Amino acid sequence: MRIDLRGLNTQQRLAVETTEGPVLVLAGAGTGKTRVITTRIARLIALGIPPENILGVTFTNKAAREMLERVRALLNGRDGRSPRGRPRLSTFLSWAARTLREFAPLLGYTPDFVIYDEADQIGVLRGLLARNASRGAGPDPRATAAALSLLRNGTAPERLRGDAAAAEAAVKIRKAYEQTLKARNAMDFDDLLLRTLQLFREHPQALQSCRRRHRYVMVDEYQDTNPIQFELVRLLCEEHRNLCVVGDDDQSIYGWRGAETANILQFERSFPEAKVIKLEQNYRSTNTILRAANALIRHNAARREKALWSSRGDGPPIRLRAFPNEEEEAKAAVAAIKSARFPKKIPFSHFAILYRTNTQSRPLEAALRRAGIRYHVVGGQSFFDRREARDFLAYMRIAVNPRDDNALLRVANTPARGLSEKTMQRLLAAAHARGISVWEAMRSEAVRTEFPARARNAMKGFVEMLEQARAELEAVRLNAEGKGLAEWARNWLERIGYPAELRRLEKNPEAGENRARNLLDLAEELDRAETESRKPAARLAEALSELALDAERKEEKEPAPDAVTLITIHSCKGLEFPHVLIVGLEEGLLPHARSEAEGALEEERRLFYVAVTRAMRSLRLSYCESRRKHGRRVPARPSRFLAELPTELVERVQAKAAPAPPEQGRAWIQAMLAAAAGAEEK
DNA sequence: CATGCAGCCATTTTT
DNA sequence: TGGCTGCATG
Repeated sequence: MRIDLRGLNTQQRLAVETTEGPVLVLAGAGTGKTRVITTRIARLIALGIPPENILGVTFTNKAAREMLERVRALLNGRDGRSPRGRPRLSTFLSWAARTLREFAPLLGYTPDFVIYDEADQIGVLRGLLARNASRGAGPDPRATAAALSLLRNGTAPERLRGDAAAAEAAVKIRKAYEQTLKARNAMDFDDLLLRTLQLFREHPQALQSCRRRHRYVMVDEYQDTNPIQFELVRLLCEEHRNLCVVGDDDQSIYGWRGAETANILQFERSFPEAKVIKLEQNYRSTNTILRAANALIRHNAARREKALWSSRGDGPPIRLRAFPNEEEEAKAAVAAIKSARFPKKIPFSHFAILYRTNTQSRPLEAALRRAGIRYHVVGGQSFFDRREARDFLAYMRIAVNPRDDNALLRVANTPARGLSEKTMQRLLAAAHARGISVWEAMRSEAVRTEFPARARNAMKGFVEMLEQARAELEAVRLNAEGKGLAEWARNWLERIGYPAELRRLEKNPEAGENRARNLLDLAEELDRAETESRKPAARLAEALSELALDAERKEEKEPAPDAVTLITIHSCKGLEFPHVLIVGLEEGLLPHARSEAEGALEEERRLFYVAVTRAMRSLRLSYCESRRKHGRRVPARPSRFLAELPTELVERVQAKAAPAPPEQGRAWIQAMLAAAAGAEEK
């Protein structure tokens, strides 16, 4: 079996064919990076490497799924013989979670540990801050969580930027936080990586086993890895040295999460024999777009020189417009999409509107809805921020582990069962005093006697309810396909009246139904998990971790047939669209006001660079002269980055424009100016 | 003890 | 703008 390499350029082919030893691929935007990675994996398999010995680390689960599909297609395209195993393609977090499930006991966890997402993490921090700090306005838990994360990932305390009170609090409660999670058999996202590193360092046999398993390792979006991730990869590949990393320092936009562009330099230090391959031929964009992107990014001092070029011709100029406010901006974006669409029959899915912050999607959504155009919003608050989703997960988690205080407190009185807020607070205090979990406190005779009869009864009822559910979970008999958890979960929740509670809480009956349906969908997800375990509780734990690490999966399931994409710049990395509109190019937004204080101006520029290089054929930029902030309308100024684009590539349009081709000339523009002035005065 | 309302506050980006 | 907290009421 052979893989066809004829469609690749010289550099790409070199990257694909260099299968042994360390390789660093510097892949500019749109240079066929994914193609290189997938072809490389397919070729390794074609050469006889067992697929399960290949590990590909991606940035998102979605990317992992897509790559697996493409590898499959490459292999099937040859002789129809599908290989026996399949390569392991996953994010760092999923890979770490899987590794840890196998070796958890070595670190003092049980294999059914739960994964805490950011909301859980903040819940724990709230509790600790409330007990620790002096009363009144303590440090912001969210800022503390961010500081704590940086701290745990190796940032020195004095290098923590931003909220000083939060940084201080993070240093202070770090230990208590780590102990709390450990006591609950829980790991947060940082733990997944840190504990895996600990495993590799302290348990050589575990490391050896992983090295044997992952004989060929590839890392995508390498510029966004943090030092811990790099160290994990280094340890994994230290012996066999078959490591290929692919990245672009110009697209590093996760510095705030601890990502280090320096890892690219570090790579050559740790693997001095590494081959470095540069991909500079762009297959995505017109030269107009690339020239603008090149000019922009050249303003950054810390970077490796690259120059993207393409053979796709110049295409139309970049269009830049100013609007009085974000409503007008949104209206014009919609108008631009409509007018471009009809004469040329361009589908809506060829358009994407990019913005810096999630809240910016609102006016755009409103305008699109009014125009009756389908759209889908990528990113934003995740499915698991919804009440019913969090409640569902909390119920599932206490079924696995009732000592999970956060989860237990969340649903103890949902639906109401006589465990009031006050009762739970008293229980929590009693638990802390004795160094036990709330669950254990509820079952403790000594604690119970401190409470009035009513509360005691309520506790008894809750304990019985949960114990019954856990007994039923143990008794679940998984069928041949490993299904059965969904039914158990549905029965349980139905019995305790949770779906009814959802319907009741919602004024609008339709919304209530929606939530109830979401709940059922979630229960179904439990049976879809790809896990090996046959024991119901273990399987549930694994399914929960898949859900926790892959929040976007649910959303993708409903494929929007032909819709405009609304997306933050951060989440558009790796994507491309024929027609891109970037809105809100204003000082304070891009670059974001907070980034400047943190000395992250270059990262903001990279952000803009990433946005620009998503565009294949046309690019429209816009900004507003005023914008609503905290409910107040404030004046806005155009982003400084706009001045860094070569003027000859940009066509500046002064007024808001309605659908009409520009070649209708000056008179038309005058008319529009008048119309815009009129609209403004309303 | 649950519900409803009024005022308050916050807003960067995410696996 | 809206989501959430805290307080007063039924």
